[in-house]
Amino acid sequence: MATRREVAELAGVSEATVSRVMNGVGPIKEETRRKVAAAAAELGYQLNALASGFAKGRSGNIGVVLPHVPKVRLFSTYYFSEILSGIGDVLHQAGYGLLLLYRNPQARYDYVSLYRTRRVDACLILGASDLPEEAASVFALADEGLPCCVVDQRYARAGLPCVGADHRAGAYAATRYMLDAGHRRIGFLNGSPHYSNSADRYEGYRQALAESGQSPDPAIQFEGNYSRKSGQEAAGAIFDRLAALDGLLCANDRMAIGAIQGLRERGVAVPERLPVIGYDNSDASSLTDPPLTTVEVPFYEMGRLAADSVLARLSGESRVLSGIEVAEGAAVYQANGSKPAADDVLLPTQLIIRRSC
Amino acid sequence: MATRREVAELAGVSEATVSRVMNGVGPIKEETRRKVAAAAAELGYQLNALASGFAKGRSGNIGVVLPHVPKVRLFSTYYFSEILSGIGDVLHQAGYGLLLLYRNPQARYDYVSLYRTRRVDACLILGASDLPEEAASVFALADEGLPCCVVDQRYARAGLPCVGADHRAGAYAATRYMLDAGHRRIGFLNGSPHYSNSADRYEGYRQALAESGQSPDPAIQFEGNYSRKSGQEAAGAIFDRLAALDGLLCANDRMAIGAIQGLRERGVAVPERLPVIGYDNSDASSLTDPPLTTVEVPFYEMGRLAADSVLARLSGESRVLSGIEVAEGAAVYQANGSKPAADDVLLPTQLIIRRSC
DNA sequence: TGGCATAATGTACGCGTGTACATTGTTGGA
DNA sequence: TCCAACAATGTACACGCGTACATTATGCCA
Repeated sequence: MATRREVAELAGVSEATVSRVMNGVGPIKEETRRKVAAAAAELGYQLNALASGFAKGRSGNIGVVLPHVPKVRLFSTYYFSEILSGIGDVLHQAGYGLLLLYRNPQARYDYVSLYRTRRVDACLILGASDLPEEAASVFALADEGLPCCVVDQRYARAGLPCVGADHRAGAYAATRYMLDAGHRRIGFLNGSPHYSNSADRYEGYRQALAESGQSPDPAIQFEGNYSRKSGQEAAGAIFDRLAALDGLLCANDRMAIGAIQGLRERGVAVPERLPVIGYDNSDASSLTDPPLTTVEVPFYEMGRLAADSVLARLSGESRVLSGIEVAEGAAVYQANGSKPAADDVLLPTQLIIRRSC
Repeated sequence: MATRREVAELAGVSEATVSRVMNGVGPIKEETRRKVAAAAAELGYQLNALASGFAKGRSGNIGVVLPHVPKVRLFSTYYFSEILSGIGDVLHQAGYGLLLLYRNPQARYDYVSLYRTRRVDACLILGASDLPEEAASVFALADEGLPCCVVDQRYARAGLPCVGADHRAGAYAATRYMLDAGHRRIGFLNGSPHYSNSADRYEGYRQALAESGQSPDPAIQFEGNYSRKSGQEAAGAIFDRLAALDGLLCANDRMAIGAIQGLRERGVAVPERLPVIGYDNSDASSLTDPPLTTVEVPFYEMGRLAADSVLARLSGESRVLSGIEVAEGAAVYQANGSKPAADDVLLPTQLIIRRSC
């Protein structure tokens, strides 16, 4: 591999000039630029990213942290692959690398070391919850003032920007749609409340019920872990409460699909006996039988915005997007008190009506 | 961030000694080791991975290349997430980082630059095909003698190790199972033949038919792109040929699920009217209605082995595993002539019998 | 005790780049 | 013509670490 020095010699200039040409900095005579470019091309010279990063003290990589237990898929892969795609597109375009990092859920994770060792310049955190160890790990990041962004999880903590979606509004719209259709007793198959997105959906659900003079009935609320299997397993409990149910809201499509299958096995027809609404508008949702009424969430954009957020932070433009962001995040959370912070982005959701409800 | 020099001063030793302690190389007096460790702990010193990599000329990252078109999911995410998990586990344990790289399918991709710029020490290539541009890109790697491994795609080219599965045997077993059950006219919904795994499945299918005195009938062969939607779309063509069909083999579960849904929409009962067998044993396969008879493929292990392969190459143990590998890859391909190379690993597949056939 | 092998540590430099600062070339106006 | 301002380029060094080689300490045996 050719080095800068050889290029400089061949082009008859100093190494500094080569460096300036390669990085496009400083004033350079056009003729010099051409000479250097020609020499570089002739020698097949390319900037050594490692040395360059070392000299600048930056790795050029952004860490993307995923929860992971071997052989267990905790979340919908649709969810992550959409977000990852959005992140990947933005980072690639900006010339950054995407370093995939697996984290043990509910365990402490030493984000700070990743920065100290210069393995990453920033982190994007996916699938985080507010369980103590996880939150503490993330807060340590914020305390150090390191650039990062949490995706789809609000911590409402200074220095910890979050990009998410307005799940309260999404769940509200879904619940309201059922109520407006004349269904009264709406069950809710939610995910763990340790995810703020679960909590937000609950809030939307509660709010819609409140507007129709109801309060949530714990007896018709169920919990899964966002996997299809957990939905299918929940179908047992749901079936036991069937007499108390006119409809069912699920916190994601996979659980909805699992629940529908579980219910069908027990002879419950969807939507005839029990209308069901999913959440995510995953590609599966339009292909099931019946096609799922669901809530669309712009996960791809979520990934893009999260990446944009840390890149902006890295380039010093402290908060270029924040005008838009705050406007988008204007929804106010009434009940649980944890309003979105000023840093937060809340993307809009949209009810997609199909046949399951 | 503390530097090596500060640690050396605090511990009262030279920088070289600190380096030796941190890397565990060379003879070190136990007392010295303790002193250094204590100083490092006190200062919160951690090795700067960037500087260390620079000095060694290695980034410490392995590139994992995925095909990607924004907003389009080409393959089953199950497939990739399993393989990625296997890769991630192995790399993490070995102290390597996983650099996720997106490639434009069917386009040229400059792998070699990734190495030249020291962005990666090796590459794992997923979802590759033998389309000209893709193959040329990969062959350039082999020509340069750079460490890499292709996952689930055989190129039978020197210097290009592949880790895959014995899809010929998998498809053979599935087809044979149908034939043994008395079904004669077996349709095949395959993926693009530009993937060797598709071609291998076809070979297994052909072989099983041959043993029962048949040769493949092009009229009952269909092609999808491994997505659920493509399976659903293929259902139209399959329906048109229904009179000529006793059974249907699909090249992955997603297409099988899509096909079953498409068939159901047309009033075709599975398995009563048309038994269907899927492929992959994805987590969805046990949750569909009916549960899919399918072929299990150890994708997680595939990822692990691919990662093992490049790591072994990097540490100079040129071919430690090859004894095992060759044994596993001993299956001989009779028809298409492209036998697995000596480098190749072929993992075993297994027929999983459920209710769709 | 001397000498030697080996353990343990220190010295010195290279890795390839970015960039502050110094130097030289150029232009335009007085 | 001379000088200031600025463009263009060169010089020199730091970045933090690995490691070859030199040096010093230690233990063992005669």
